[in-house]
Amino acid sequence: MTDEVLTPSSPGGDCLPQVPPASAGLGQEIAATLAGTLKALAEPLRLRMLSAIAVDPRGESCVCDLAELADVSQPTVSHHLKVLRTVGLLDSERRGTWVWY
Amino acid sequence: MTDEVLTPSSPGGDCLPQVPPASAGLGQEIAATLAGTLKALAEPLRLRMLSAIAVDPRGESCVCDLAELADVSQPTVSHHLKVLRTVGLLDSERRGTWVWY
DNA sequence: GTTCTGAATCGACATCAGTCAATATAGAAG
DNA sequence: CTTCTATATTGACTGATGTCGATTCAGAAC
Repeated sequence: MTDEVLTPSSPGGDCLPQVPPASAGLGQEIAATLAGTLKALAEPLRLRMLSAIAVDPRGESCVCDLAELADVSQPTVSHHLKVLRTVGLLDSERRGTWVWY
Repeated sequence: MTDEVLTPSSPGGDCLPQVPPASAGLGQEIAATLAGTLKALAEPLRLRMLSAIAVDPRGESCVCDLAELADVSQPTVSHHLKVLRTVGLLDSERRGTWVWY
């Protein structure tokens, strides 16, 4: 392999990794956790759902309201809500026939 | 404004969409744009790349440094950096043989 | 010029994620 | 109990995305 062939004579600064890997920003686990939450947010309809719930004067929205944000099927709405629930961004409660988020 | 149709005849409150669609949180376009940026962020390796660049004492990192964050192939590293460049999260500059971000 | 190294692009593959139709479940109403 | 409405789950399909090997491009060194 290349032993001392690191050419320490370059103009703009060489590419010598003087950054200790241990102190380098995010660790793998934290990055994976963060990416999981971001992935749940990285969907237009899910962002609009969260926004709709946030601005709802009742402080919550039922599924039938959220379903009107886009013309997708009811199972799709339910799927997106489940994703947001799974990562802990939403909580649901059933009151009678309707489910509120 | 809400009319006077606030349904005083229900246990927990009915599901009548008295929220005007016009004022409902994020619009479709804004949500799509936001989702695009979030999607670029929603990847562990990309998060670690951004973090590594942010904490680099030189204020930037070259591709060869970022490639050491994970044991993926060089084309994969290049691909992830392109994604971050495309959404405007990173800028690149070539100085001699190396490319700095 | 040739050769070497760092980085980007191309092409193909496998996995993942969003969508739907069909079905199942929960509760209210008759 | 039966029926109706609102929501969740299942299964399948399709398009998007991460990954790699092979190739190409850019610049430096010879």
